[in-house]
Amino acid sequence: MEEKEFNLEDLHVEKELKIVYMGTPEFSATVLKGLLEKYKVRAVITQPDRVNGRGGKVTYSPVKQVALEHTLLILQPEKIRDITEQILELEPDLIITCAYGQILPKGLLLAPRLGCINVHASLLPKLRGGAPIHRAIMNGYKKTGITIMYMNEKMDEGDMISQKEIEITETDTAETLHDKLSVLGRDLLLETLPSILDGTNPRIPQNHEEATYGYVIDRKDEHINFNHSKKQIYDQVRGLNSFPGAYCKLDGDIIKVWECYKTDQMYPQMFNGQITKIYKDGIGVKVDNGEIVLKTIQPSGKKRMNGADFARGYENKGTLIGKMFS
RNA sequence: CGCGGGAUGGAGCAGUGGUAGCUCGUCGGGCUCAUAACCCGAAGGUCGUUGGUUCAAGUCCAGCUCCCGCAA
Repeated sequence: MEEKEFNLEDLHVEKELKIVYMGTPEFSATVLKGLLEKYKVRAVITQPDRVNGRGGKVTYSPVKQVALEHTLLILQPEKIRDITEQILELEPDLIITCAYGQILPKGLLLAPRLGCINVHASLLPKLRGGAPIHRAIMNGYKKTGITIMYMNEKMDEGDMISQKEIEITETDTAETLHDKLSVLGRDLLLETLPSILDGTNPRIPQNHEEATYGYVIDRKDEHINFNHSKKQIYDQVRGLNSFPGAYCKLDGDIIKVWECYKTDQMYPQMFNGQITKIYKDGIGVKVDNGEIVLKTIQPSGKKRMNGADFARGYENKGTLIGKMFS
């Protein structure tokens, strides 16, 4: 009777699964590419095009570029709420978000038959928030990973579906870790999706007491404090490479630090932040428990250069040794 | 027209209108048990591009191209 009609409709829907994907940066673009190899995506939602002030150029988000290559429907609202109706009209069976940058309103969370899931780049409940990759390194973690989870109206607090770990090596940077995690995220999503589609997936609540946060990086997080330990500084520098970069100041000018390394040299007579010596490949700086050598640096307005090269050019003005970074 | 810095041998920089220089690197030679140390020597630049001012422009003026920091 009527029910039979419904079942047929449902079967039809199963075949023509309607997925709406939301994401913005490179990480998310990699995941989307993987998804598109096996599934059709009904619409892609990404942040609006931003004007790059310096050149006046408009840049498309990496996710938008992938969507364009696949000629998918693209929506770029300032606020996701503004197009809630429009999304509902697409009748999505499943909404997948991955580093989209906005929290979904309740009306959307409840709409899809299969729910709203998120691909998050940490081992939840650790590092909820917008910068889990950078923060994992900056916090000195030895491992991190990917979590696929249901979304709720709070930031990364929903029930978990699947999780996969990855080791953080001593030499990982935000960039290398990002690349590994984006591949892991893509693969885990593809592994997990079948169970979500047939409803056999687990649903594991997070232990909220163990939650930590990895908030979006702001300017203060980028400033190197030479009163910190050499490991903290080393982790900060690599955790911010290759974007947005850590920095310190010399003579009031901003100098970005892209690469550094640690030594055990002690300079009891010097202050933290004072330049100890010029190495063949960098500039030594005193910290409490040793020395940090600034290897690849970038004065503002200049290109990246080796610390020793910077010192060489500085010789026209005088010696760097004894000067203070702030 | 968002704010700002920059373009000089392979690298990083200096250079007040009058012979283009410094520290490195490179190549050759020397000294060393040895060296990333030291000594001697050499190569390598149409000073981003176009035009203008001038007896004379890396330097002053204007346009253009490219690179970068901040802010978004």
